[in-house]
Amino acid sequence: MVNQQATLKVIAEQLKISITTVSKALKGYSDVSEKTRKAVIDLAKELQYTPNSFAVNLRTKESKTIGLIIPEVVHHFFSNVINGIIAEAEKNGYLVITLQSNESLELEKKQVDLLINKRVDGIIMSLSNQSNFDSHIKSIINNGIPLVLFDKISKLVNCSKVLIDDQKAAFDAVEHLISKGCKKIAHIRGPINPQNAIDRFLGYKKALEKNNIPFDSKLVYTCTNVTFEEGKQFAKEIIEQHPEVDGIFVITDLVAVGVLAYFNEIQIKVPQQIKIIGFSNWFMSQVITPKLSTVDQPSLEMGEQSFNLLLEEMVHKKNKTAFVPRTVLLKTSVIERDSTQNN
Amino acid sequence: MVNQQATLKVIAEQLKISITTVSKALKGYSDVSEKTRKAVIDLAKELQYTPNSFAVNLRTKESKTIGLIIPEVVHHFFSNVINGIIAEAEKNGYLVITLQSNESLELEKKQVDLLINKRVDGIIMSLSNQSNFDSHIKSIINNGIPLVLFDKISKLVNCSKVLIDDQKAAFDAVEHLISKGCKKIAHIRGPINPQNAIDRFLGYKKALEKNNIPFDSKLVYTCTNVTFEEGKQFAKEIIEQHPEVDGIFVITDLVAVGVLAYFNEIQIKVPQQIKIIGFSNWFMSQVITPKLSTVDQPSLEMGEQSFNLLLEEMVHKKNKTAFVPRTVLLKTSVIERDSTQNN
DNA sequence: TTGTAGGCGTTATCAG
DNA sequence: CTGATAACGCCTACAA
Repeated sequence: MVNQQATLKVIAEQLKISITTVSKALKGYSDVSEKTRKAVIDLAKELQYTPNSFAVNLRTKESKTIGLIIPEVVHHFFSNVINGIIAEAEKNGYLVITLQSNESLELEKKQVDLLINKRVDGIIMSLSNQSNFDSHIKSIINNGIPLVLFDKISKLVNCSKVLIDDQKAAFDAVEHLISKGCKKIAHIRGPINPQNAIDRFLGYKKALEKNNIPFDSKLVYTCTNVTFEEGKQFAKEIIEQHPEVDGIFVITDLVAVGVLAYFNEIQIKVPQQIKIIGFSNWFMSQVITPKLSTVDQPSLEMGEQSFNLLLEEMVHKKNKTAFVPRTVLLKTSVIERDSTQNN
Repeated sequence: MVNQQATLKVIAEQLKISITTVSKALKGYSDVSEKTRKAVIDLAKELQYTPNSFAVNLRTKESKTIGLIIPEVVHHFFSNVINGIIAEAEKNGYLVITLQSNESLELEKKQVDLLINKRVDGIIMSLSNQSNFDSHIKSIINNGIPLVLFDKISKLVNCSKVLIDDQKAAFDAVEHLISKGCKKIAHIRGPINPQNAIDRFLGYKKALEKNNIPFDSKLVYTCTNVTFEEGKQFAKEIIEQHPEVDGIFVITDLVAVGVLAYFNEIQIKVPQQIKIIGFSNWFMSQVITPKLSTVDQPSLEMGEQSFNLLLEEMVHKKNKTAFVPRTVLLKTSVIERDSTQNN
């Protein structure tokens, strides 16, 4: 194993020609005689020559590598996004370094530094819940590194973004319940702070308004941890405090599954007695009984689009042409399953 | 933005000293006067100097980057492993490039080439179902690149490995059913080829033998796609063909969830009429009704150990000391939940 | 058509 | 204590 690594030099020496000529021959320059070209290419193949990427990086000041920072890998949504990014990057000759912030601002800053020092050609991020327009994001931009934010973004950062319209998505979900005959709809919402929890709540409210259903703040339950257990707990409270509720719009599928579990336990029939719709289209939603209606977020596509936006910016940077950041809004869709069927 | 990038040269020129001295000062060499050291360090800080990693890579022939190839990112088990690897790598100053084989040998080969050309310092892989000791694996080893295989390994490859003892794990799962009173136990197994499906089947058989339960090949059902739907289908067949079966050991949780779904549908009570145990401890298993008993694979730890083994080998390589590949076996444990409770 | 020379930024050796 | 010089491997003006 490990024969001498083939380099331009090695090839040149064996053929007794100059390194320059070897380089030109391999890069298909026209000013190389057919004969030398062939000799070079043959020998290169024989020695399994591949350009040393370290040297190429140094010369071109490009690493053909991008960085990705997300709150956590172990999450159905994020792993789908990663999938989209990796695939799209590879198609375009880029590799992806993935890092996690674990929802910690501190860690996120560290990861940004790592990537800057690594001199990646661009960075894609979904912010931790703690982050806003902090110095670390600024330093990415100040370093002239192309940046794309997706999903959990900050409105304060001037860069490209890939998002869904949470308000509209929630609106659609609630209208779906209404179209199925629900008249008294509760909402289990996410925590106070995150923008998407706020937007989904607003969408819920709007849908009620538009359909002349009075909004009742007592029917809104607020998660703190966004867990399965909270789902069960709120389901209990809803049914005890407001037995007339006939539909629930839940911030995310995991919590909705908790709701279903509780209703299963106490033998309340879904969708006959009460209809449930979740959000995010987790895998388990199609596997649980009854199958959960939900809102699909195009996570794979979000990854692909994020990379493509980044690529565009990277190309502009390379060509030294101006680039104006863009925001891409992706379509969501209501997935109708058993938990919202008509009786 | 983008002032002149700070380099050793820039610092040297500003301080009117040599590049060499700057380098030494920054690297804490002893043969630099306190005064120059301070001047250098101060200016470096002011200019926000960070070494150009491209140049460092070229000089040191190290990238402080490792490659990871797995069948797919969107998979609870693998995303946990990734998590472990990334975290452990970061602690040790390494970054991780992740690639997917999508269970395709063709693609896997391509990914290996990409990583070799990238000159990563080491590679961690879980093989696609199609792979064995193929040329691409050989070429990793021939290139002298440290390699660790985990989970889906090939016995033919001489490298470090991180595994669970599938046979024992399956044995334990089946004994768990037996301890709960099951006398007639079916097995829904994985496809014919993969080693872990074979081992789990053997564990099943052994547990029966040891407990004087006659093995009946008719009670073994073989998945081809390992899906939720197959679980439902086999549940149906089992109950129709062998209504006396009182326990099922299922190759993996996803399929087991399919089994549960079917029994829920036709109102067969789990665990009262029949007990089910899965494998892998997927997240959804604790969230479904009834909660699924299963075998926990320490996926996070598998990632951590994989990296640490790789690190060891990388260190040996750097020091040019011999390294003998090792295999680490990780402990699994039966997680007892509702689906195997006593009546 | 071929080759020389210089540089990307860092590090190591060796001489002053 | 400091610095000149070379080298890592590749690429590209510019000669020859």
